[in-house]
Amino acid sequence: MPQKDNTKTAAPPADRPNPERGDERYDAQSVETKWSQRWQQDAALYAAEPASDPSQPGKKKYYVLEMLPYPSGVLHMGHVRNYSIGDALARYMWMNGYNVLHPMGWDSFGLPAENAAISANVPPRQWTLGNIANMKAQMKRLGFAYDWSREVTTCLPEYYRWNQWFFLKLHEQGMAYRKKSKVNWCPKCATVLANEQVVNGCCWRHEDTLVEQRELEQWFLRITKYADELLRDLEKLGGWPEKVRIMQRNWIGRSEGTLVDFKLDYAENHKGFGPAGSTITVFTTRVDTIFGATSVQLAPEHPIVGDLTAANADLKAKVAQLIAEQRQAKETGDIGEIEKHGVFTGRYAINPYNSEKVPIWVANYILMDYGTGAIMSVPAHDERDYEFAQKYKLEIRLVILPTSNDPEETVAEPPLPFTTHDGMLINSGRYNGLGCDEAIRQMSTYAEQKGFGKATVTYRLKDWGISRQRYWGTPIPMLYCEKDGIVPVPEKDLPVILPENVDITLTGGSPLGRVPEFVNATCPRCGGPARRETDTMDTFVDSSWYFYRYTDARNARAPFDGKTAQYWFGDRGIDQYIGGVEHAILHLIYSRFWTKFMRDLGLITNDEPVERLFTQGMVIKDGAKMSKSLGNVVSPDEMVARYGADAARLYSLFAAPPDRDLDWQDSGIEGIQRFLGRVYRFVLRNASPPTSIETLLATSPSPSSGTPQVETLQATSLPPAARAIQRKLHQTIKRVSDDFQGRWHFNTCISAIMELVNVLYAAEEAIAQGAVPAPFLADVQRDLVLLLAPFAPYLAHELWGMLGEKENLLKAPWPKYDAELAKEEELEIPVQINGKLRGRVIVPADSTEKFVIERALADEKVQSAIAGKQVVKKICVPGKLLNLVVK
RNA sequence: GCCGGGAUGGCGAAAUUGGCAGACGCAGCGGACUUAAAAUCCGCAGGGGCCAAAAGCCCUGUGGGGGUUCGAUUCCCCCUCCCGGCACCA
Repeated sequence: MPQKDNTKTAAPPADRPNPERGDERYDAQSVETKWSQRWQQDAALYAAEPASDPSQPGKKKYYVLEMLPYPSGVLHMGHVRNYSIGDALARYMWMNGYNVLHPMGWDSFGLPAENAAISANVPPRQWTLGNIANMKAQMKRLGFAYDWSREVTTCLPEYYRWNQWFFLKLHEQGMAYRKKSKVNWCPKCATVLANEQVVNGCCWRHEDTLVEQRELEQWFLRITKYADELLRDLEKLGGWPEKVRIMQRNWIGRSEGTLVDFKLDYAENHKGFGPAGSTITVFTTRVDTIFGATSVQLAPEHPIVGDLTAANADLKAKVAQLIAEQRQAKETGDIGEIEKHGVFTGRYAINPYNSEKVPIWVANYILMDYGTGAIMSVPAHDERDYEFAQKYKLEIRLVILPTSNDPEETVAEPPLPFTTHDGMLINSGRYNGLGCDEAIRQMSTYAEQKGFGKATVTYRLKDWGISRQRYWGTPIPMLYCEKDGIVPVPEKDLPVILPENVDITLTGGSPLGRVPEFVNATCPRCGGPARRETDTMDTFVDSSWYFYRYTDARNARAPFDGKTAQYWFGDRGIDQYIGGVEHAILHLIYSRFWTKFMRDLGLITNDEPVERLFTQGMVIKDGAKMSKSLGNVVSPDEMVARYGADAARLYSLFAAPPDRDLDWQDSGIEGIQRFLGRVYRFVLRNASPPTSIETLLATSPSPSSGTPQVETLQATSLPPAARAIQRKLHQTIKRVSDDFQGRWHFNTCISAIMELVNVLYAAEEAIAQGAVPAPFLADVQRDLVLLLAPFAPYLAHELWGMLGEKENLLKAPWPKYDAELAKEEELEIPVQINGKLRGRVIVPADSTEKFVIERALADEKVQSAIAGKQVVKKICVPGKLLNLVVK
């Protein structure tokens, strides 16, 4: 069917673009705003179907989630990249017939709102909600397909009341408790600082003021109860990047070892020790080296140090010095680099294995918050102990010799310190001759039998301190009654509303403490006066469970409905979670913990929140992370205004594989804009003319009977120009589909689509001559639009309409790959002589090895390359290459 | 120090299982269209050499050095540099 009249028509007016000449520009702005408005009118467009929709029994669910943003004011390119990945996946899954949940929300409590309140004098709530409105508009302009009916805003009472509810449950279960702990304290602000507010050991607002450590009563969540499960279940997370699993494993820091009690030596030290202070328990992973222990080392803050130094003012001063040093080093992050030193207390302890008397020291390299805060020092077999012993001329006693595989070889003394486990005990009494690991087992058992120690496991992971002396957060629902002590707020009284109009510019303690209406309450037990907790929760609480709320976001009676959550989470959690690797530890460990707690509470049945995790790379410019101070920030708004949302999104996917850092180049996005224009112009020129009476009569009456005809046409007798397009089309379908299933290298998906478009352009002359059947060409264009739809939705929707399609693009099925149609009929086989390319032969794709070799040997270039030599070996890789080895 | 990741043209990158290194795009160059420019379309293009030029041919090339292999960007060993995380963790 001749689809286009090629005879010259009257030239269009000069002021109108001429599509025949190819200068019709794609006006991304007007097309995108048109569709954006249309999508907003149809709010249900991207809504997931209900969890139990009887009309869709066989439909599989898919939960794709991007990490929710902090509403800082405007989106940055990292957001655009993150959401472009998730949105492409969501659209792809829709087109593959899944019931897709793709929600968005706001992690909207936190410090920047308070900073803004102080510097710009805007109430945090107003500032935050304003930012949300702005960023939501940006997201809509970018065309991300979120189900806004499930929007979650963590700073609103309808959300944070459930934080409070969970806190009560945690408290009920003994999982939330109060204890004294050290916090960062700025003496100038007279308030506590979050860790994030400590910059190089100084206050963020007073850069010359060192932050102090103060002891305060704080609320903690007992995450360590799950330490072992959090570690073990990492094995289940095969869909997570190995890197993240390793980071979590290190963070949890499980370490098997032995506790050993060293009794103080009373014979010489009899001054005033009670039973409580009569032993020092050390933790060691190498109890096999204990016969080489030549001192006991205490952390300067170890409780027993006070007793040991009580009688000696000079010693006390030295210890105080050590404490100060250690604290400062810790604050500035230099711990690990400070020079080791310590002081001898003048006291001794008894090694229970050999009853030997060893000196007790206090040293700055011993940390109070790991193990027991006390170690046995074995200089011969530990690097730090060795360094320390050399400095203070302590005895270095070798108790492990390296084992050799060769029994004949005489075992030489190893270079010190010798720290590996591949050894055999010497100078260790009855344990001589044992291997290290066996010795550890036997010696731990012995300690347990004799009652002076036992095998144990310690973790680096600490309980989660969630108290923040801040205003803009979830109030902790607790009361302090003089008579009844700590009393939880009854469930029926939730939410404890965060008051507004609180002056947070004043310094000194929690801002809520200065609001009498908030602080003064009634004890629910005795009815007497009570004081409210004035600290708020760490904002990581909000993000620990928000993705469950999306499944049932408007529920006013519970955080979410268990059955609904069960539908979306299944046994294995969110199908795909996408975000920055900077959350690899904190957010992702807290939410794993929260899931396990909710499971034990009976709310859900899955053990893990996230089945597959993807961490995208950073967006950088000129080799550095985008930042205001470097002046290399690229604003999404500006990109959208200049090139359009599709171009910005497509470029963020095209410039690099999504897991790698992306180096933003403005010239690169221009290329993408050109490509989109190329696609647009092709369809503009080649879409079948708008359906007229004539064409309706000419084509088959019903679309359902039309499709098979087209397929028959394709499979049998396409002319060569069309066949070339068909082949490229199916190769492209495969490349794009495979990547969605597998490695997500969308950059190469997009280049594949570009190649397809290049092939179409190359065929335009043939098309103009009618050498490509119109129904086939229409199909190709449909498929091209579908392939583009996950990446450039605006253009795809526009073209879909231009192709005469009325149905929602996302309901159209994803193009089907047909291996037969993708096959090449002829192949160009490179011919190597001794591994060097010397010629090429063109052969039918199904040629036998023999035939390829024959043709190669007949090739002129090959002949001249092997002239006078003997072919000793022929290596033929079918369809790939031929290598002739000659001598 | 330990654990990850990386290094390929002028630039962003590709090569999915050991098989033509540089797909796709940017910048560049040449041509067509235009009075001109923009836009658009077509083409060239790793580096070096032989040659007046072109065609053609040769050499060389994936951070550096070695190895395995008919064949290595890809696998193995050693080294350098860059990025990220953790770090007196006993």
